[in-house]
Amino acid sequence: MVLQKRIEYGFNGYQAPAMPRASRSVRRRAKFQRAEDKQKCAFDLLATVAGKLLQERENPAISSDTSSNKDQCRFVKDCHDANKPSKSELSDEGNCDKKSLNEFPHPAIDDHAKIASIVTSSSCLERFIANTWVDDNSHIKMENVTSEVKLDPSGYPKESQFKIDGNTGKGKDGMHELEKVPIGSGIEMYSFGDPLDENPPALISLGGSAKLSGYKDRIPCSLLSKGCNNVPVVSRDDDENSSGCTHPINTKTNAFRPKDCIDDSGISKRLASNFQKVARKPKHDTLSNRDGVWRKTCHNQRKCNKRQISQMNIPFKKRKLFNYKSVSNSSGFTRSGGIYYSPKNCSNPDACDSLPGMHRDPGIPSLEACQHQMLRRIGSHVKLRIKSFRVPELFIEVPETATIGSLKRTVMDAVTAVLGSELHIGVFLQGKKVRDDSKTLLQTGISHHNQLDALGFTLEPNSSQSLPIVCAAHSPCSGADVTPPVLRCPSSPAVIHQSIQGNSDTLPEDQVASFGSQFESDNDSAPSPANTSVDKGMEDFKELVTVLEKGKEELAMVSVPQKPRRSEMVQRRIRRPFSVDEVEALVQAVEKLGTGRWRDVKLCAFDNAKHRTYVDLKDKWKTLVHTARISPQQRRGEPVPQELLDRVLVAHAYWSHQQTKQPQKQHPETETVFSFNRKGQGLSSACGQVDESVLVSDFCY
DNA sequence: CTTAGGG
DNA sequence: CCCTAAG
Repeated sequence: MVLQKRIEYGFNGYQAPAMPRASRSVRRRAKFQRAEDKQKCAFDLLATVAGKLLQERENPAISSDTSSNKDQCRFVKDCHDANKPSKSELSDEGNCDKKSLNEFPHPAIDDHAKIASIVTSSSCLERFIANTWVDDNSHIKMENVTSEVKLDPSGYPKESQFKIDGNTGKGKDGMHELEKVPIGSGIEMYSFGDPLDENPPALISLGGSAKLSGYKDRIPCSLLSKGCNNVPVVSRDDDENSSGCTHPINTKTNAFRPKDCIDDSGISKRLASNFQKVARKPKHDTLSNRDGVWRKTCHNQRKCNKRQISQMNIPFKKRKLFNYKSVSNSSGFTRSGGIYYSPKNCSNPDACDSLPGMHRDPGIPSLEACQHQMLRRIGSHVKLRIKSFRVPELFIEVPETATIGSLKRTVMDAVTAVLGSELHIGVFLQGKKVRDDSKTLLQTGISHHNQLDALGFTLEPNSSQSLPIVCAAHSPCSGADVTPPVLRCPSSPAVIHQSIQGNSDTLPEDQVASFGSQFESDNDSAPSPANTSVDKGMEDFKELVTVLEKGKEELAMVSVPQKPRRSEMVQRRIRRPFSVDEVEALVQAVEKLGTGRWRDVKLCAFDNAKHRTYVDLKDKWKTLVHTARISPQQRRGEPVPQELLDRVLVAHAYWSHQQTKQPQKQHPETETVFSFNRKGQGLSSACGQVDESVLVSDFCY
C-alpha cells in the first residue's frame, strides 16, 4: 500500500528502495539519491497517470479536450524501456530509439494495456496533464487528440502523427508488450503549441501492462476507487464524489466491474515499475528535457522530503501546525487523483494553475485557460458575466432569546466557515450541475451564441471541509447518523468552536446560571441586569448551532481517505476575551482560593463556563497581573476597571507571599484569610458562583 | 489530570 | 490561547 499511504500522508508514501550495498560510497550514494529523486518524481506522475488512466477507462467517452492546452503546453513523446530489470537502474543507459510519432511503438499489451501521456511543458514546469484515449477495446485512440481539438494543421501536428491505436502498433497481435518497448532514451518532441515557441516541449508517456500478479497489494485504494467509481480522478468536481474503494459505484458508464478496477491498478503498478526505470536513467541527453520538466518537481519533492524530515526537529507545536497544513494539502490532492502535490511545490504559482484537479484559486484558470486559448484560436469566445455566486445553504439555529449580536456573529461564523475554506466553483446549466470538468463549453452547451442566462456558478466548500454539520448536543439536527464523524471536518475555527461546544452534553454552557452564563451570553452587548436575570430561564436554551449542509448525494460521496488524520487537526480555539464580569468573578475566586488552585477556581466560579478551562483562568490571571502593572495607555481590549486591577495586584501579592511563606497550606477554611482586606463581606460561601451577589463589586479596600 | 511557565 | 514539562 505504498501508494495508499502516499495518498494519505503526502510524502510519506514513497517507499525508498533499499540502498544497494554497492552504493555506500559517497559518490554512489549521491548518484543513488539522484536516481531516487527522479524515481519519486516518477512516482508522483505515475500516480496521476494511473488515476487518469482509471478515469479514462471508466469514461472513455469523456476523453478529451484536456489536450487543448495553451500554447506552451506541448507534447513530447518518450518511450519507456520496460526491458530493463529494475536493479539496473543506476548505470543503465536507455537504448530507446528515437522515433517519430508515426513510428512510435504501439504500447498496448493486452486489453488492459494503456498508455498515458503526460503533457508538460518546460514553460509551465509544475503542470502536466495526463491524457489517455482509450477506445472500447481499451486501445489508445490518440487520434482523438487532434480530432477533438481541431488543431490547426499549419501550426500543429497532423492527426496522423498522433495516431497510435491498436492497428498501428508493432509486435505480437499488433501490440507491443510493454516490456519489450524500449523506453527512456529516445524522445521525440512534438509540439502542440506554437512551433516558434522557444520553450521545448516535454512529454512523458507511460506504457502499462495488465499483468497484475504481484501488484495488487500495492494498489492505491483511492486510485482504485476513483476508477471504479467512475470518478474522474483529476476532476475536482467529481473528486468530491469519491467514495472510497470499498464502495464501488457502478454506473451506466461504468463499463468495468470493481474487480477490473483492481486490474487497472495493476496496470498502474506496472506503470510505476516502468516509469521508475525511466526515471532512473539520468544521463541520456534526450532525457534532459524531461529532466528539465522534472527537475523542479524533484527539487520540490526533495524539499518536501526535507521538510518532512526536518519536521522531526521542530517543536511539537509547530509540528502540529505543519501536520495541519500537511493534512490539508494532502486532502486537497488526494482528491485530485491520489497525487500528493503540495501547492508549495510550485514555486511559481502561475505555473501550477494547470494541474488538473489541483486546488487553486478559483480565479486562476487552468485547464480551462488552455481550452480558452484553444477556443480563441478557433475563434469562439464565450463571454460570461457572473453577477453573483450562489452561496451554499446555511443552517443556523439560535435561541429566541439570543441577541441580534449573537445572531450576527453566528451567521458570520457560518459564512466564514464556508468562505474561509477552500472553495470550488460549481457550474450549473439549466439548473443542472455540470460535473464533467473535461467537457468543453461547447460540448456542454455553453457557447457564445447560446443563451447563457441558464448558466450559474456556485461556491462550493471543499468537500473534505464542507461538511461541518455541527450539531450541538441539544440540536435536533440528525446529521450525526448521516455521515460518520470522521467526515465532519469543520472548516473554520468558528465552526470547530461550535463543535467543541456541542460536545458538552450537559447544560448549555452559555446560558446556564453562573458567572459564565452572563459572560458568555453575548459579547456584543454589554452585560445588563436583564441578561443576568434570565439566567434560570435560559437553561433549556439550545446552543447556537451552525449547520452547513450539502446535498445528500454529496454527503454520501465523501471518500474516506481524505482526512485520515482528523484527530490531528487540532484547531485553535476561538478567542473569547474575558468580559469584565468574568474578570470580576475570577478576581473574586482568586482572592478566596489563591493563585495555585486553578482547578478550584474553575469549579468555583466558572464551572458552567465550559469554554473556560482552569488553564484559561490561570492565563487570564497572568495577563490580569500584567495588565495591572502596565500603564493604562498600554492596555488593550475591553478596559478592566482599575478597581479590579487593584484587587488583582493585591491578591496576587498576597497569595504570592503566602505561597512563598507556606506553600500549599491553604484550605477551604483559610479562604477567609483574604477577608482582612474586606469590609462587610461575609464570605458566607467560598464561591462567587454560588453567591452571585458577590459579583457586584461591593468590596471595599 | 493539574500546575506552572514559556511562547 | 497554545504547548509542554513536571508532579
